[in-house]
Amino acid sequence: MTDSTAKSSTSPDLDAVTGQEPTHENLYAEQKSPARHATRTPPPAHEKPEPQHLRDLFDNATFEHHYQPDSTIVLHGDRVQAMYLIVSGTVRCCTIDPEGRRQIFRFAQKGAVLGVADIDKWHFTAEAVDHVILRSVAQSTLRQALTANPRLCQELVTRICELLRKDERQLLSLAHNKAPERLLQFLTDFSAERGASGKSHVALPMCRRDIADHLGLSIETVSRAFSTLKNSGQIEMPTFESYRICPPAPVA
Amino acid sequence: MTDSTAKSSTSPDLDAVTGQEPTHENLYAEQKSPARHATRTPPPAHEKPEPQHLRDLFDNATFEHHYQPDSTIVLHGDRVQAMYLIVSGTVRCCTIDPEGRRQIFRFAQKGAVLGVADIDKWHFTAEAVDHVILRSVAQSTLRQALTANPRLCQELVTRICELLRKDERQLLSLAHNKAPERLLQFLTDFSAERGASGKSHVALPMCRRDIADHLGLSIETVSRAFSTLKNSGQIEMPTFESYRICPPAPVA
DNA sequence: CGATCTGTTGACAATGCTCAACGTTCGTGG
DNA sequence: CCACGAACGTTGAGCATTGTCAACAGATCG
Repeated sequence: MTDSTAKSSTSPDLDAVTGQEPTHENLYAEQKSPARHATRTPPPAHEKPEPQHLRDLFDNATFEHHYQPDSTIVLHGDRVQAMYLIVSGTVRCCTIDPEGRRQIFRFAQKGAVLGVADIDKWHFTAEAVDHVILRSVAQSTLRQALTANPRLCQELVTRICELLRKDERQLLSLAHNKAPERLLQFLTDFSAERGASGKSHVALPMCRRDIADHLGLSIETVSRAFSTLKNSGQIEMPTFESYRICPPAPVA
Repeated sequence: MTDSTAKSSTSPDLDAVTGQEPTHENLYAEQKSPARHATRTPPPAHEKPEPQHLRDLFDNATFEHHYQPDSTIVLHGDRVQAMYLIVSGTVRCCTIDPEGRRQIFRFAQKGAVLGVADIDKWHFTAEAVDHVILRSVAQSTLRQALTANPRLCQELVTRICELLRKDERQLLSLAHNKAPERLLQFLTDFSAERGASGKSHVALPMCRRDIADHLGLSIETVSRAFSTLKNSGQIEMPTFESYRICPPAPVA
């Protein structure tokens, strides 16, 4: 049923980052580290600042993995060998149910981490929507860092909880909202996650099929929902793969 | 809209949990259920074996909280002051969305823990479905135990991940299944969680409204779905508040 | 006994899915 | 260079499922 079965690109996993061990301690420092996601800074192998955030672990990544559109990043059921940071691109996290229907739990974008809630085996399949660049940290490295630093453990919990919140928000949307409302919420969330200013137009990397499988709708209904939102002036679409949310529209 | 706004009973939170004196009372003898195994075994305050599991923390609980049907246990948005173990009864975890519609994320039963994924504030409202008995552990105690014992932290992560899996399973159900299928899956899961043998009949403590708000359906549709399942021989219902899942039914 | 609450069932309308047709874009091959 | 087919998005028509409104039955309670 599902069309996107393309697989290719480098399949990393273990090789990449069997980095050395960042040891111990839980000295408290600053709260929010700046260092968002930079252009790869070669890690100085000798100096090892204690990682205070999950993100810091990726600073030791020796290189970046590239994925072509529609290629598989991790496969549902496979052993977890690493955790991934999305440097750029969009990833869809999905499963196929017994009847062959696909459910996309979420689209993960730049800055998101794959594998925070996957203990032993991946509980979803991750595929590249567009061109995706990842950095990875070996599972063993991660475990060491976690036991050494309770703060990291806490951040992990926080991140998983955020996933939970998102899922429950999605649950609410599926349970109560009509197609156009679901779509609008999705578009709003998507642009928010991407840090869009609301001024400029946001690119929609995924196809209608992907959106449909995310919102639990058919592609036709998604298409109609787009039309509804456009006609009612809630969104603006220069092309079918870019959009902008229009201000709340002063209703009566 | 939502009718179940009843709030009453002992609302513990700070006082109770902080270990000292249970100020207000929780006597309140019989309501429905004759307190399954509510007899508290007095914890030997002096000896404290290192807790290896989250459950162990509750062994030190000095008493048990009782809740009448439809009473509020914790309120969405309130500060988290404790974590709760369900000793008996069924709890519904829900939120009310801006439009006033209620979504029940899950029904928690005996052995479940409330508050594993709520860091600072409760992100849902918990209400007693039937007579509920809880044990609690103060947030501060929990934090101490967590920092002292990485195993506990890991168990916490595992439990949150289980929640995530359940939510995603629910997501899948809402996105792809028709009413009767959703209901059947719910009934199956519910009896499984309760450890039902499959032989005997399972009591349905919650009303149709609750089930509807859990499955994202109207009460009428839930009622019709029950009829469908009964007529097709997939379930058996001696009364409208007890059921039994019938074997897979040998199809062609 | 009447009032109320819950669950069930029916009739009708609204929403969304399926099937189908059509336009556009893109890549391939004549 | 153009024709063709494939893939994708859009739109329409008919049908299935579900929500809404309404009536009714049984249980509980005063």
